[in-house]
Amino acid sequence: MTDSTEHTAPHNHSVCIHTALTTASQLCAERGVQLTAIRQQVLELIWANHHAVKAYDLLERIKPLQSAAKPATIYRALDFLREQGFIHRVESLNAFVGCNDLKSAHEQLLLICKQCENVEERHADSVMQALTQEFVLAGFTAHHQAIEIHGICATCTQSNHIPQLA
Amino acid sequence: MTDSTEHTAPHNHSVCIHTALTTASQLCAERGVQLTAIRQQVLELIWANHHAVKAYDLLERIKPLQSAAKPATIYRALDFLREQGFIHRVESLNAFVGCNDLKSAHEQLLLICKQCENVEERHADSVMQALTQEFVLAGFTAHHQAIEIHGICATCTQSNHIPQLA
DNA sequence: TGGTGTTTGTTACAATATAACATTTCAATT
DNA sequence: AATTGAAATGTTATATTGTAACAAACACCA
Repeated sequence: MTDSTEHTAPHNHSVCIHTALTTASQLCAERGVQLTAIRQQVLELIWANHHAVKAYDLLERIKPLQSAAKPATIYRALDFLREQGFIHRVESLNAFVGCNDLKSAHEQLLLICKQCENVEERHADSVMQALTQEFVLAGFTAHHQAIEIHGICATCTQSNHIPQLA
Repeated sequence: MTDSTEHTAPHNHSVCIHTALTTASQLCAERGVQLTAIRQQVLELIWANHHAVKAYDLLERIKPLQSAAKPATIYRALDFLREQGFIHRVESLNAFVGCNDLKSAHEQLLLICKQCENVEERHADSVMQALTQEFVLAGFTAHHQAIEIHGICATCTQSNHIPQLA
């Protein structure tokens, strides 16, 4: 499945979750870091769908599993998952989303649908190349970048044009 | 002055402030909206330098001028200035910076220096074209975009390489 | 000059995030 | 098994960022 709407179109999402968790687990083992229960649970909650999730929503959702959970519990897990590259922070939403390309260190471009709220991560090499050019022109050394586009995704655009069933 | 580091290199900043305020004033007149004292003062405070400014810093700084100022005072002014396109919100800093191209509706690319904290706005047509291409590929309709790059600006890179005077 | 929409004042609170220190866990050694 | 040292978590408190809701003041125009 490599079409242009792979993560916004209907799909078997349990595959997404499973892939994210097993890959994260492998990478942690390789790196000698611990994917503890809390960290794994937070990652799983983030992957519950393709929305960006707020920290305090995660806190509420993890409480049945971790009754002692406090804000620091969540933010620490989020820090860890970000350091490992397993999730992205969506700066313009103060929220977090699973990274769907754990193997490569691509800088991400996030397409955020206002309607269904799904966030699609894309790699857009041409955009990144143009950006690199721009950095050279500006004499700027880039360390980290956030590219967040808000709009309407392909799936929502299509469904908006399909007449409602009577 | 149109070199690649026009807003991070030393410059006569009073020109920046004056231009921003007079242009904003003109545009408000044209548009039939009010650039009230509070709004103008907030805009002026934002333009005090090329840093991104936090809302509560603005609040402290405006209090000598507006003793009744409260958070809502600042956020309302910021909302207005954003609607008019006079400032940008820097999503990754929860802060605000003056827009230096009020005439055109270009989407902005913000280069944020970690060292001097200056924010340089650039227009990078090639980046925007590549982005537009990407939207077509993804079937995505973009409404608003935040492109924020953190790193080290040209001026800081240069001064980092110049030996200190004894 | 009266009415209407805009702007501001004011109070309260919601939402997001971090600091600081105590305690526990757990794996790697002795 | 006991030791121990680093990592992870628990816990309390607080800092930071942002809104809601309603009242009062103001500006503009019929």
